[in-house]
Amino acid sequence: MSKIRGGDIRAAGIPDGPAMGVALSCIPKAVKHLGRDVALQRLAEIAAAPDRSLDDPDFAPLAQRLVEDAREAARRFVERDAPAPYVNYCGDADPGALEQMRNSLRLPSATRGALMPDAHRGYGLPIGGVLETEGTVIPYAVGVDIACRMKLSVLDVDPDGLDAPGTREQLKQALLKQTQFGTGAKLRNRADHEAMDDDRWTLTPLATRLRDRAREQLGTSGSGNHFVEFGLLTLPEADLGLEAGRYVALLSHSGSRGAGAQIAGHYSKLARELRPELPKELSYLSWLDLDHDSGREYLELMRLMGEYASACHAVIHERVVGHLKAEVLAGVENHHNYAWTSERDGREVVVHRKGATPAAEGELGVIPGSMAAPGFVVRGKGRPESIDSASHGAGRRMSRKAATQQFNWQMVRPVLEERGVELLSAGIDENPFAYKDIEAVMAAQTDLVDVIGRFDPRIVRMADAGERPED
DNA sequence: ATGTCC
Repeated sequence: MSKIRGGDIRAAGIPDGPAMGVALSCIPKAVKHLGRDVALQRLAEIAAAPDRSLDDPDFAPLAQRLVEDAREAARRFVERDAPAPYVNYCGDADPGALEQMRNSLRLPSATRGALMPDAHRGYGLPIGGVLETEGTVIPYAVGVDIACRMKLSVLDVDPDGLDAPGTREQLKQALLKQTQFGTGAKLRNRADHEAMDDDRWTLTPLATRLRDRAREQLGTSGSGNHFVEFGLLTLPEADLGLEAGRYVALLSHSGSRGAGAQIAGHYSKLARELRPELPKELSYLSWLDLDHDSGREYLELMRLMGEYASACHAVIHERVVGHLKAEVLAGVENHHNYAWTSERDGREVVVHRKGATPAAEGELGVIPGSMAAPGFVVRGKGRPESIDSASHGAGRRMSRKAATQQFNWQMVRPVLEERGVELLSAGIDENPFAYKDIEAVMAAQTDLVDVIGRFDPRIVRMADAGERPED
């Protein structure tokens, strides 16, 4: 009796690829159990109708694999007759951002989209892009910094202290001593947080590997447009459980650090590998199916990164506020790079917001301006056309490269002085001229959010990019 | 965004 070889399995109708490996691993036991000829006959039956053999004592793993592969193949990209609809809230959107938004709506699983007023070009979906899909999640529609988010804490510090040398020095020292910036930043004296005990850190080998570095980076801010700053919060009317008035507030902007970047990179690469047939302009919009391990894993790890990024902000605020021995009177926080899931008519709906603030009716959020322009505390109006969303900031007016070429600190310093902003450190590519006019962006979204407070930055720390504001 | 290609 000759052995069953790859050629026999292929002849039985099992395609080359992962299913072949699964078949080979089932063969020895099956031959022992059924004999060579019957085993081969069963292989042919399973290849023809795998869904009837999902509980087969010998070939269940193969049958399951074939069913999954068939489902996967059925979902291959097919150009649809017309793209899904979207609403554009960005009057001055660059052509690149519009093209990316339109491309995302060509995906088979896309149901609708919205482009926020601060939109600009990104990878895959534009920054400021909102995309709703059914049954899929798109790593590049969440973004590279998974769960990048805002956190505002209102403090019981006298607002006049922002202009009093003594208090001002204390605030400055709190930022200098209790925050850490830079791509590889680790906290000097390590923090801990219950987010580090989450079971999902062992969900995959990748997550398991990332846990230690994530622990070291807990409570750090990273680089780019991330910041920790003190400013003056003005509430024209009582809200957030506070009286109308002026307050000192701490505002931070950062995400899930190296861990999130690795997870984003891993799953966007995997998604692209799974969709080799996509036209190249859609490659960075490759999706993962939610009824496959890949999509489920990505969602779980994205949510873990949400908890982790939230924990980073919590540690930052705890340390800075603790340094001042101050009390937190109120707070607002929100993700702006994230995918939110819900159920609709029995189908799993995913709203991706990539640089967009969730703005369901009554939902609070923070929309920052720039180091020298105000940010706003907002309450969502829940406009369906915007998919319950708003902008996540002013949006870049120019690329980092262009900003570095066009500006130096001599040009920027007068604006900082005029606005009463003390900048501890930052890269010149983050200067206020590199951003759109936040007032214009807010004016473009009066339908989407109510402004309940204004935050004027006064002491700002960002990642040092080598050059200094004094230079 | 990230020690910036596992």
